[in-house]
Amino acid sequence: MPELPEVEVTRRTLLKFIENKVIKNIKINNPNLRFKIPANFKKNVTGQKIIKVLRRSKYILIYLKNDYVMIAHLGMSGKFLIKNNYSKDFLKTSYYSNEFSSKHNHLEFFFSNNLKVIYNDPRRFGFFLLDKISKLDVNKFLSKLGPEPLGKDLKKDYLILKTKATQRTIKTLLMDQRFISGIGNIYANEILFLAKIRPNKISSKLSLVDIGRLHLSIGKVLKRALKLGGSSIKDFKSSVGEKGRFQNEFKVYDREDLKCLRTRCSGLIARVVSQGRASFFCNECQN
DNA sequence: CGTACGACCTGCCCGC
DNA sequence: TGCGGGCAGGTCGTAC
Repeated sequence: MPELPEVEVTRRTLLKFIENKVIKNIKINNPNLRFKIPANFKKNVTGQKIIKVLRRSKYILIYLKNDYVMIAHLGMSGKFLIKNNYSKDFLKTSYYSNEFSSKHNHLEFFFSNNLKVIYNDPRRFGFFLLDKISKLDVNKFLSKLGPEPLGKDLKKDYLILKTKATQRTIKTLLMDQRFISGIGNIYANEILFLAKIRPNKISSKLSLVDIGRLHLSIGKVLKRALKLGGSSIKDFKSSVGEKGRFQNEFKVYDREDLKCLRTRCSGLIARVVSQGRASFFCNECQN
């Protein structure tokens, strides 16, 4: 599922339902995720009130009253399902199919208000871990992340400095979470299209004009995607049981051989695999 | 040190 | 209809 916009949509929905609610019980159906759910998980989480739900990069941070925080990552196929006792499923995210298989319900949280939150993840690239809130600043996953791309954290001077310092391609760099946190394959492709930069351009060769456009494009693409509820591909449904709509505005992602959508450009969208990921770009207007 | 690549998983889709 | 190969929104450990 998830890059920054999808994770943020998920976070906001979770927050709405579980903030200030108490976890009455937990069922761990299958602890095997990318990392095994720790043995002390159930003990430290049961009975706790949810204080707040934050996001850092693609991680969802669920703060508990007892100085613990659940750190969740959705990997490629992780999603939440929220149910209550009165109605059918009223919140659902799904990836490969509309009805995701309960076979992959790894974790179930039972709340004080007849609310149940399920974490489902067929591919098991996601995880649920626990850390002390007071130790988050040295957390293995969080401490190495680059700046958030939304808001004012990401400075143009930082982009100038960092792009100059490497011979990697700009797309690889954009997807490197230590450089900027939260951008994945779809949004890297879309950002580079808007910035008119080829995905395989060597970072150090970007001009100041390139970097200026890149800086603007990062914010524009991610904000627009967030506004539209993220991207829904392969039947993914966003966190309110509705599909995201940003996929309707894809300019390059999954558009191989189709016409470039830039005004007055007659190019076609190319697909090239590099470093194991598919890059989509217009051969004519991205340089 | 920085960088590239295979590995980790399941499920869907397409072509034979 | 069945099967095999390729593909998928991520990231880490390992080998150069």
